Amino acid sequence: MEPAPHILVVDDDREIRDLLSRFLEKQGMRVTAARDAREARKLWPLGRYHLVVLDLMMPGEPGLDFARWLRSQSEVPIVILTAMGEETDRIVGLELGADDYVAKPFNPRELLARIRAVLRRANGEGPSKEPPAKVIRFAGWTLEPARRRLLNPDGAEVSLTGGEYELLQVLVERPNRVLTRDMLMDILRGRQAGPFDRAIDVAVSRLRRKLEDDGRNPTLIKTVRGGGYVLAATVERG
Amino acid sequence: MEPAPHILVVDDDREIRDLLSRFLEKQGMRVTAARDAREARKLWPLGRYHLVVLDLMMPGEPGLDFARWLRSQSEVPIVILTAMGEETDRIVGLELGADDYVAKPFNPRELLARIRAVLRRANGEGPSKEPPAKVIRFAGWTLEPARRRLLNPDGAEVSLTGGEYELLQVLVERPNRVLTRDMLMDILRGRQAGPFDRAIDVAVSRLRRKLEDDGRNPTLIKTVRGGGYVLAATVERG
DNA sequence: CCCGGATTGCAACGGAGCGCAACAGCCCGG
DNA sequence: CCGGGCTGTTGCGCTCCGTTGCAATCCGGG
Repeated sequence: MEPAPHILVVDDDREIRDLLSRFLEKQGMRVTAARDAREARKLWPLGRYHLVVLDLMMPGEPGLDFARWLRSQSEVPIVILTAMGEETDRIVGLELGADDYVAKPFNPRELLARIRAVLRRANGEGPSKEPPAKVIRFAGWTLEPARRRLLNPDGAEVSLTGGEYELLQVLVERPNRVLTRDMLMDILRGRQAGPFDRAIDVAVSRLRRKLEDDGRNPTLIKTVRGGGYVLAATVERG
Repeated sequence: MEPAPHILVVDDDREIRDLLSRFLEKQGMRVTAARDAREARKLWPLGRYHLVVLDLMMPGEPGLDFARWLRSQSEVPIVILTAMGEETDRIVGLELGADDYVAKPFNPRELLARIRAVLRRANGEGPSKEPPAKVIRFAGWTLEPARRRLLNPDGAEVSLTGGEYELLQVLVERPNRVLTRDMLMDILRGRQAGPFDRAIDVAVSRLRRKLEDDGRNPTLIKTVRGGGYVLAATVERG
């Protein structure tokens, strides 16, 4: 077993700091929290952190500047928290070498999963050493995880609801695989699908409309009768 | 005939181990069960397993660590069992390269279907590590697995239903080989064909029409009286 | 060559699965 | 408390595909 990873959480929101401290510690990690960039700068030399969770939207010094400073000091992995709808240029913080990003409001479990994934990459253990894709292209469409948005083949933004985005993301992560309603229900809602549950069908239907995919004769999200759904497209990451 | 697949089931729940052993054995598979990762590690070198069914939520060593170890040892396909809402493990599990995923509580028939699908994929790709063909051509027709669609010799898309597509794919993967109704039924529906079962005949009939192949005098999908069906064409992969 | 059972082709039918419009409940910010 | 956006539920129509029935074809025996 490896030593417990030490995480530095930088967020001005006390609730989030507490939540993350409790949650991550329960998962066997050590957590130190800072309320802003100034405090984080002071804490930095005092500990050997394995990873920094950084909220970009903070009073005082912009999180982005702190991230840049951090990068100049060390190779420590950074996971960025962003609020939805923040300015473009802020999220370009990825260019700066952040290792992953999670949109607020976030699911702690998801953040944990991403933290683990980043740590594993950093340790060189994991099979997936590529950084998270900045854009994901399929059948002319472009998904930008950093901004949680979808661009149509003309490059225009198509606004997705949270649920639609998540569904699409799940599909795009496993193209050409049949995903059962059970799997989708579990992944997207964390609950079990009842036998007459049509929630997934309706969600797919709504997503198809945004993707201009005719449900009666779909080309992108195909139906597998009695099985589930498949994204029928080649997905390209970059 | 291929040898009976040997499955290693790793789950701490005795009921599930027993259920799966009985069920999968009735389906003609060999099953070995382990109650935890430690036991599984010991069993691993003693058998040649074709697939591992792994519960991630186990006391002792986390299933995830075992999966990682397994991956470092071999390319054996892994099907993961997870409890509902264990988002973390699921995401990481998929990143690790698990081949499929079934949510608990699961339907044994569904698990069986997934196991078969994974085994088929693993066998199809075989030891030759060639990437799956992007297009498959036969007698002027083109099958595009990535998009799950069929193009006629003029290059126009012919819309197939899910069942038609699956049938065609099976035929194309085994050209010039007689496929019995039993085999087709097993592969396509995961069940056995009754003695008066005409489902396959009708499915072939429907597919022939889409392929413009006259059933009374077929040139593409030939009938072998008392035997089954053959795709009579040279198949070209690229 | 003719007959009859076996086998297959396929049209027609119907149950089950699915698409999706419409409705309703929920959440959240004002 | 209201209003708007989001998502689950419901209902109806359509599609898919298994079943059934009958005609066509095959084939061995007389």
